Amino acid sequence: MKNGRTYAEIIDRLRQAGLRPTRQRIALAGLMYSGGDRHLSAEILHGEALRARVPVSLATVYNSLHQFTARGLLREIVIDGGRSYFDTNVSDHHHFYFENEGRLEDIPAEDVVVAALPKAPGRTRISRVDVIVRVRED
Amino acid sequence: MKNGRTYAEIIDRLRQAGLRPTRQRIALAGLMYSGGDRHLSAEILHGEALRARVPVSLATVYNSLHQFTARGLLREIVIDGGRSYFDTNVSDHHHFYFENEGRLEDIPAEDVVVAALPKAPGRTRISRVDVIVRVRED
DNA sequence: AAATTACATTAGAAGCTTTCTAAATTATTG
DNA sequence: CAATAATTTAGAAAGCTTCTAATGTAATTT
Ligand SMILES: [Mn+2]
Ligand SMILES: [Mn+2]
Ligand SMILES: [Zn+2]
Ligand SMILES: [Zn+2]
Repeated sequence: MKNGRTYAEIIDRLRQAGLRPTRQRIALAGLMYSGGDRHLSAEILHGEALRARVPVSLATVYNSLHQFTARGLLREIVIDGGRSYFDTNVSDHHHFYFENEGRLEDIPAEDVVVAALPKAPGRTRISRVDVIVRVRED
Repeated sequence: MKNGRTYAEIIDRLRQAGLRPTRQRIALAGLMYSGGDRHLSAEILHGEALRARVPVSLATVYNSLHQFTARGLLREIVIDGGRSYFDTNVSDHHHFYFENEGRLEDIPAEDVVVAALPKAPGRTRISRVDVIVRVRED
């Protein structure tokens, strides 16, 4: 089911993505891909790394998150409050955003049907369609 | 067509929203609602105000944008880069986001058909559904 | 396996947008 | 006009992200 859980698998994934499998990247990838699909902030991942006794700087966490995103291993989502979330689920899907908690939750692609879309203007092309269902407990 | 363009109309709108029509709010509202639907950042609106010889502090621009948003006169959109945009179009519609330029453009509500949505989890209710069509020039 | 080269990590500073603070000003009410 | 409540403001502070340039590590070459 889950990909890239073992040490060797993680190293493979990094190499395939053109990233040197450094101690820090291996540890971060290991944490990211443990425990299902996640929506991680840099701060959270950094905290988890330190707790797991992997001393890594916040700068490296940011570097790694962006490199993983550029290589399609993560997807970046910015909702609110100037904080980025990095989604370990890079397949086609959408999101609930809990306004009270500031938390994201996946919506499976098949639960949202976008039946019509305008065509991309000018010489642009659609790179992604994000559907964010904002919910609150009032 | 456009609402709240004249001085008296703007004052009325502010009063109806429960906001004292101060020199600064009147000027900001006047700028915001001139020239059709807009997606404004605080910085841009502040710049326009200064250019129009309305000395107003950036703090007041932020205060006003948030007050207008809380009263339904604006809608806040956060896409990327930790910068908020305030949309003068508060009717039901969606957005193109030009990834190259960092610019938003309206999509009329009828051009996007969301034919199915999951129900809101737990005791939450849907407060808004945002569809963002990200486009890029290659 | 040492040397070389290219790439990665780091601490701390800096950047940028947004919010806060508390003092001064202005609008409204009586 | 006086009293009161709301608003504005400069500047500081906060919060997240990026940059810098020095140091460290992985990969490649000899
Ligand atoms: Mn980013
Ligand atoms: Mn805001
Ligand atoms: Zn997700
Ligand atoms: Zn809009």
